[in-house]
Amino acid sequence: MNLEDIAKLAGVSRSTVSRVINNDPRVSDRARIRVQAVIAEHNFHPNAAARSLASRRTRVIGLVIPAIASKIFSDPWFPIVIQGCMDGCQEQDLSLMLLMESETDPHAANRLIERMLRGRQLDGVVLATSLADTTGTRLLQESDFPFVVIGRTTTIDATWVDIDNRHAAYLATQHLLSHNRRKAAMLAGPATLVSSLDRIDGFRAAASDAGIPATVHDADYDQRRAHDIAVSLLSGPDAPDAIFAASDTMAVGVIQAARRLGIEIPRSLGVMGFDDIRPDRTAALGISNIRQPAREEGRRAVDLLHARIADPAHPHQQVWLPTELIVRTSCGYHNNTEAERLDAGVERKEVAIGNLDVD
Amino acid sequence: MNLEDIAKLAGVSRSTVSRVINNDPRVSDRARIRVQAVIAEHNFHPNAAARSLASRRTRVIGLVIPAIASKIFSDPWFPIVIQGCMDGCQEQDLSLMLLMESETDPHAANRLIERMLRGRQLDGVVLATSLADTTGTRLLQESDFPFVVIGRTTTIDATWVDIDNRHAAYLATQHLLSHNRRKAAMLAGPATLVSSLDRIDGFRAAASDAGIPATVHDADYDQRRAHDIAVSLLSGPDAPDAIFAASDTMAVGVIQAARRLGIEIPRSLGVMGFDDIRPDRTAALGISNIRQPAREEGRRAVDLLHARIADPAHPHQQVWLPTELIVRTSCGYHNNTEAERLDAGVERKEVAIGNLDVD
DNA sequence: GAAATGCGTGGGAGCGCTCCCACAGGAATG
DNA sequence: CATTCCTGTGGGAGCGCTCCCACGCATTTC
Repeated sequence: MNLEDIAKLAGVSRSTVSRVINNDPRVSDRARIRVQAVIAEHNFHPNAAARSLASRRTRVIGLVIPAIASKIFSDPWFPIVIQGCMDGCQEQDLSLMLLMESETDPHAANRLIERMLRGRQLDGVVLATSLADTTGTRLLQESDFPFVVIGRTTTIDATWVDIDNRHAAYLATQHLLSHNRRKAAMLAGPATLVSSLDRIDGFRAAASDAGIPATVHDADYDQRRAHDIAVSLLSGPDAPDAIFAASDTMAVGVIQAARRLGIEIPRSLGVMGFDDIRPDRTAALGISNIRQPAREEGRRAVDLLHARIADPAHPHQQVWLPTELIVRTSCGYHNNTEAERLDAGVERKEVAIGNLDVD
Repeated sequence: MNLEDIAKLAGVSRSTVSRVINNDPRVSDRARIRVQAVIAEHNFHPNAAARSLASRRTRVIGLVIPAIASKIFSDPWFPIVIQGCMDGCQEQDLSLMLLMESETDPHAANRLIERMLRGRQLDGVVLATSLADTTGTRLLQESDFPFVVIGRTTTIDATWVDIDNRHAAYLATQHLLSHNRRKAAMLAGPATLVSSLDRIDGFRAAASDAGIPATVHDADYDQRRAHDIAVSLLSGPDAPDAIFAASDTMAVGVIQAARRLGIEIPRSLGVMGFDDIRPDRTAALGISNIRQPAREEGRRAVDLLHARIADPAHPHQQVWLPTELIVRTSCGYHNNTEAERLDAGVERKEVAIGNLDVD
């Protein structure tokens, strides 16, 4: 069953059927209705391969998941971004293909992308995270292949969507330090991610502005590593009394460590998280943190990509998405004036009353 | 740049180039080497659309995520299955497309699948979870479209891969009840999933064989709901002293509830989980549970699908994957003899020493 | 009333492959 | 020496669309 068959049954030409399918306005109502009836009756769907061969468009986009993210894959952030991308695809009538770097061969993904790209299997790709090292991205850049990055790019001009990690981390740290803390530490994500560097940047700036000594430690988005580092920090000399974890997963590790050492939160230690991906969980734990719109990030990335595919000459767009400072109890029991002070530049603020509870 | 161009540059015909690309043995070494050199030099990749138009094969498969699973999407099980599917695709040189039911329109996925299917955009699909209601599956069944289900099917003959949920739940319950418990309760997943029903089945059978009264409650794989149900069960009259949660997420909810009510685990309450997706977390919590090979499930599903696409006439295959009973401390402090007794039919057993700790 | 404009339609060419058949030329066979 | 076979190769047809040009006919314009 193909266009020609439908055409014959509807008493029109192949071209007219094609026009009906592609919503070309230059079709009479009479013909359109007849063709649509035949299509519906036979449940006809045009052959995708033939369409893309002729039109040089596949209506398929790829979501590239770097090896580092595949490690984070079980982290809550990632699946939600995927879901957001799917939302976007559904809206734009696109299909989403998953491309993942293999853990063993770091170049496999590049080869894969190149094959997809040159084989015209994809109209464009969304890069799930922005890497500080852009050698992989350069390939896309040079080949004029439409792509969008989730996370700002630092070394190349590109279209991307991001949250203001630096500013968010600044506000988070400011809140964390608002309860007379003496010494701050940060558990950061890997330095290969731009977002990690931005958060570190914001943390350092806020600590410095507050005149409080601060150290940064790479915990690699890993709960256990965060736990171990926190234990060694908290049981060592000159222990910090404020810890900023760059993800909720790591914040949980810190809380675990504090419990084990019998350190009281928030009295003797303030803890700040980042992500708020599962509000019910973080709320139960009472972790103050930054909420980022993961699903929206995915959705917007697809939107931007779709626009870019339609008009590749259009100048690059950059989209900042808002975050929210979520004030709970892990940094100290708040009062309203303080909360109001923190409100500047923050989208929304949520207050959970109750003790620091553990899940 | 296409086959013809490569052919001209290599001094052969389009057919020969095609043979080289498709590893056809009927090519002389001389010609093969020359063609491969030209292909490599120009970094040529054949056009996917043209290939699939001519060959009626796309080398793309779909992963269908039912609406109910999209809710579970942030649950650790799901991303790992996806990763397993990607592994399989990488091995078989396939591409993976993600299809998700929309939360608002339950029929959207069926329409999507149908479009993919009739539009020949996909060679086959993996259904991420087996639903008790197979109306959606029937569509695939009737159209001879290759598909594989993760989770056994009850009403139709199909190719699937699954763990023995019933048996695993039986063993889990047996272990849970091995410390002189009087009354058991189960927090189950939604009854729309075959796996939920199987686990309930195994639980009921084990409790009945042990002569212990048992109740089942639908907690919908939701931590908070599990928490609430557990609170109401444990604070009510004739409270259970053994709770089997059909997922670790729900088990965490139960532990939360017990802590809140000041009920001691495992002394006054035994808790059993299911999944062991993040061993570091469950180990820290000391939750005994069943480990299921999520990644392997995805990988095998793709393997089976690939075989099925190659030979659609082949009779349906069913694959059981092994699970492991992980004995920790949430059901009671074990001794070796007991652990050995439980060993029958269980693949592996892991013992975590230590107190019940909270993450 | 002739020319210009518009809309709706049909059909050819072509997208870049695969598959099949034809055929050349050397090796094996009678 | 003629016939069969086998191996490697080339080219035509066709996959099912889109895109473009051409054409018929009704309507508008001078």
